[in-house]
Amino acid sequence: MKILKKPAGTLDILPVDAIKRKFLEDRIRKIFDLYNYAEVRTPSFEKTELFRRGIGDETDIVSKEMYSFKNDEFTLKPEMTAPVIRAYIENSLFNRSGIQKLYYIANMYRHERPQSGRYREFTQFGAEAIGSNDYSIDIEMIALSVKIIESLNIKNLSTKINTIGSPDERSRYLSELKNYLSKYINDLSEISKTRLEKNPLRILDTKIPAEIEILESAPLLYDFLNKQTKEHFSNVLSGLDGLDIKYSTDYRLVRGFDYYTSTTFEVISDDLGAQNAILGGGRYDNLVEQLGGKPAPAIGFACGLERLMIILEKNDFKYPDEENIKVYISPIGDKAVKESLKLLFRLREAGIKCDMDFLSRSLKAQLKEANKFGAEYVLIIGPEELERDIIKVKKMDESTESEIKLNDLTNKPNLLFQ
RNA sequence: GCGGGUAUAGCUCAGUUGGCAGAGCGUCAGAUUGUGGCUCUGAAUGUCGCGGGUUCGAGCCCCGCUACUCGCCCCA
Repeated sequence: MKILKKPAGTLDILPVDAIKRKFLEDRIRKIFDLYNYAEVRTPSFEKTELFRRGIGDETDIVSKEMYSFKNDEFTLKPEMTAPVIRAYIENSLFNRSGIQKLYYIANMYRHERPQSGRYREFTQFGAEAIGSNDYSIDIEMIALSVKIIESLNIKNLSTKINTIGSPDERSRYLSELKNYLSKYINDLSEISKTRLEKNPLRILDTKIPAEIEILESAPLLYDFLNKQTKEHFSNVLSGLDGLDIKYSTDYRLVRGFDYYTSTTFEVISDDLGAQNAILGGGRYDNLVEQLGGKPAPAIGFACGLERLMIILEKNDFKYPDEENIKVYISPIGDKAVKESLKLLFRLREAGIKCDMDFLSRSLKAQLKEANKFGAEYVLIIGPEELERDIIKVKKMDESTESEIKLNDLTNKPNLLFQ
């Protein structure tokens, strides 16, 4: 019989990795909590329409990467901002406070070709702050995302920041950009040619050297932004300076979702391969309204957990060890097994992490197993011990043995550690 | 959707001009008849990814397929 394998681009998270993820998730939750962000969980799938309207029909994600089913009615979530905003509107969260600060850790699904740092099912953590247009929340959001990564002692990071203005401000610029690029139409790649019609802004982050050269003397989006947008941006930058957050501005930073307005940012790492973006985010002041809610400005970010883990691996990050078992019980013979089970559960009731042999193995094999588990004590129960109503207690690190009365231990399990 | 690379034991990988299928790690057993780690000795485990072709003979050469992987596009 042929064995079945997991779908391409998915991961089996075995104990050795699950421990690492648990550590990271705990660390991340702690920081979100410290910043007074509250957790939100949404369904694994949503109406397809939500992503069409939220992310944009022309984006790569919506046009070709979604896992959709039931006649395209539903889609596994490819990103979290649209669902969070949907939940915000649907549950009238705006009635609770002027600003909602929410965070999530959840799995996302995108049907792309898998490669290093890119999976079809992957984990993102991120935050959304909904309701404020103030530059101060931009600063908190960017600082928060940077601080989470910094808390893991990651080096070789760079934070890039840009502002892309509102759709109104952009439209004037886009026609100028189109005019300019049209002159070079024959030097543009096929992709850029189509983008020129559908989404000219995306041409800005091309990686083709020849196109970058053409863009050198292209009109600058920044010059088309109105005074408030520029002021907002400079306030964000000086606020980050005040918090000693290192960044560089990058006018070519435009992000792949249609909903972004004003501030955008991204953190990249040299330790990732081709997928060098570990974290991305920005302001999306029109999305709430676009999804049918009472207009509310918002800003958020998302970070890839798997990419974070790749970086940590490259940095030889030392994850804390898991807690070893305290006690391992070694029964010899049938009668001893029953006695051992009773004792095992008694110890657990007392909150002592413990295990026993379930394979009727030789004492030698059992001690080997206990050693592997890092057990502090091994309790040996065999015919001789049962005869005398005692248990042999072996302290592993000292290789010393003592005896203890079975009754005493049952009454006071913590006697072991005194 | 488009390119490159790889596929041999549970894991990491050797395998020469085509000539008996290998190592390290891990597992198990023994040295120690009821005592772990360290050491020594021994053992088990293979559809050499799948299908075809060439050949006296294929893990090795040729063709096709599949899977995995890296990259392009895009993104976390």
